[in-house]
Amino acid sequence: MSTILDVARLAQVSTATVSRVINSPDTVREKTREKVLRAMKMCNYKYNALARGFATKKSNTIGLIIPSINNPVFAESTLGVQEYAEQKQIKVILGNTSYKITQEESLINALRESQVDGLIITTTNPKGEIIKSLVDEEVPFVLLFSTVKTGPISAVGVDNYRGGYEATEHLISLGHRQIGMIAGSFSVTDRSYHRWHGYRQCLKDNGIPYNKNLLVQTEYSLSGGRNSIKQLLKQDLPPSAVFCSNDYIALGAIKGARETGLSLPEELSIVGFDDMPTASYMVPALTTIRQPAYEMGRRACELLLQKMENPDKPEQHMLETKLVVRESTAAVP
Amino acid sequence: MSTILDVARLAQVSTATVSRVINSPDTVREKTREKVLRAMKMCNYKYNALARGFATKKSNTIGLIIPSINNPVFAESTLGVQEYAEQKQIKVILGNTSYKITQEESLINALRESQVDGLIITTTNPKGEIIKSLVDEEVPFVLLFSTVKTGPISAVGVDNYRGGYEATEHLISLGHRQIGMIAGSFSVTDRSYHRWHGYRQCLKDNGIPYNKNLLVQTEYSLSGGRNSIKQLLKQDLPPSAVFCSNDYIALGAIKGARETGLSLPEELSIVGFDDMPTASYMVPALTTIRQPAYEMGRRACELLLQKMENPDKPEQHMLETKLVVRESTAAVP
DNA sequence: TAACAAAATGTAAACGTTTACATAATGAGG
DNA sequence: CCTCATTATGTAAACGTTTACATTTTGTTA
Repeated sequence: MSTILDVARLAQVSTATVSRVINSPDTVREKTREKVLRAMKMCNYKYNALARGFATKKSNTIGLIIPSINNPVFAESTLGVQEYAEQKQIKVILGNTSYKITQEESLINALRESQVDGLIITTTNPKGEIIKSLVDEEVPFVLLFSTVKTGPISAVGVDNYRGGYEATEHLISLGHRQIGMIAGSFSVTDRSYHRWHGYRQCLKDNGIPYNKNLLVQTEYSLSGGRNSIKQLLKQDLPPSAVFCSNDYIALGAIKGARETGLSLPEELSIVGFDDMPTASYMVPALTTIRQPAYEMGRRACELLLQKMENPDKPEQHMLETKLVVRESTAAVP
Repeated sequence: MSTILDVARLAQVSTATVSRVINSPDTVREKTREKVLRAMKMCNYKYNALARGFATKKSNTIGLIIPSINNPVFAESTLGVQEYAEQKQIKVILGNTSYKITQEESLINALRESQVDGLIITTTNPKGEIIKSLVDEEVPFVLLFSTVKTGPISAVGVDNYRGGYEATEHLISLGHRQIGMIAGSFSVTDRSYHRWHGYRQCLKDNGIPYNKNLLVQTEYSLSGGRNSIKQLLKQDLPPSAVFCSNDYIALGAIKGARETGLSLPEELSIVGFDDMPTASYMVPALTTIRQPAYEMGRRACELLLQKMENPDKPEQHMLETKLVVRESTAAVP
């Protein structure tokens, strides 16, 4: 493979000049520039970004850490960061934690060794040691799907409390009083916890006593939802509506409920969270709380680049959540 | 940030020794090793993988190019390559083409500049110039979701022809004779084309004349399926069953059919392709042709590493496709 | 055409590792 | 305790760029 030096020799200029035609073409005279360009063609020169990264101490690469690429909402946000990054000529290395904190840590370390210029993390624990050490060591990073609304770290997210509140409010407005919730495990991520808080507060604000038997924590998966709804439904006083922490859980719950013989939404209302692409194609079409995942990814990337330029000035962007009412919720029978 | 040199000075050894304790600890005496390790701790040494990559001409990074991270089947395969790569301490840079060939090309170039050690590409056109140039220039790569079954390039895929055949056969066995197909545009990817071939051959083998009005090409999306089914259904002799090129299209088709008043599967049978995670949770649960996406990703990565070691010996792995019958297909009325 | 400012180009060091080769230390056998 | 094979360590060049600074070239003005 030929190097800048080969090109330089061929064009009879210095390596500096070649470097210049690559990086700031307008600082070199047209005639020489063309000569160099021709030489590059001639020896089939291929730029070595690794060497550049080494010389400049910038890899033009960022790391993106998500819990599960299989979840459509994370996939969507991944696309958002990707497309923004690409437009800025930045590569993104993807890491999948499977909701495991140890995995998150080792990914972060590996990415830092790789000299990524920054990190976008949808963390499982924003208050953990790992995040703390990142701020201590001044690694540029931004939290995605974050729950932090203030403080020294950059973040983009959505008001999960508010989302939980809206979902519950919708159910209450339909006349429901026995309202259950299937949440992602609180020990795994605090997003679910905040949604639950909103749910609980809304109940309270509407004079409905909180019943802890109507909450079940599970994993963020189809089968998690399916199993949990069954658990909920076999109680003496089963819920007439349930708010699910994400759409996968909701989809599982719908399946599970149907399997126990219920017809939806007449006998049971379900509301999800996320608004994944297929939500409106399901049967019944899913009522859910929309998160602008693509936009969030995009913003996170934007914020990160900004932060890389200017390490101070942390910003939190809290995007709007939106209740989208479809067919999986109905008035209480 | 401290370097190997700092560590070396602190430990009073040479940089070579420090490098050795990092890369082949068993070649350095226990006593010195400990001394070096201590020094590393002391100055909070962080390994610079970029510099290593530069020195060794290996970045320990591979590129993964897919059409759409939003498609669950590609997400699943992405996880497969990721998890395998991680286990081998290899980072993966993700690129999304949105089914655009120009995008594919520019991603490949960008990744090569970044000195990735290899490429996994789920290409839109395996016979194109881009792929050819990769073999000419001896870039290690493997095609994923590939249709090539033989020749000098490594690939992992599934027999799309066979899949199409199986899907159609299933429909025929249920008594259907008016069988339509909603395919991804043939000009966009040849996978769809092969599936169509299987469909067509199966028709022929069963003495059913091919009717080109029953084929519609569309994009690989929910709305593509939804629009296409309507087009198909408004014909004089509408199909009683349709085979869809992927599950998203199938899901869209189901929605579209329902909107025109049909009840499924009684009045219309649908079979998809992929078996995405939610397929069994849909209503009706989707009959589809399963592709082992995770396994395919894993294999592709395995093959790539193998190819990086030993550039000759291309291999094609064609995994088994499997018809999974659920509720979206039924006997013809 | 001389003088000079501005623009273009060149020189060489630096970035943090690895590694072939040279040298030094160790320890076993006599 | 000497020799020698073995093992451990050190030396220094190399990897392909970028960039501060020095030098040369160009073009303008008087």
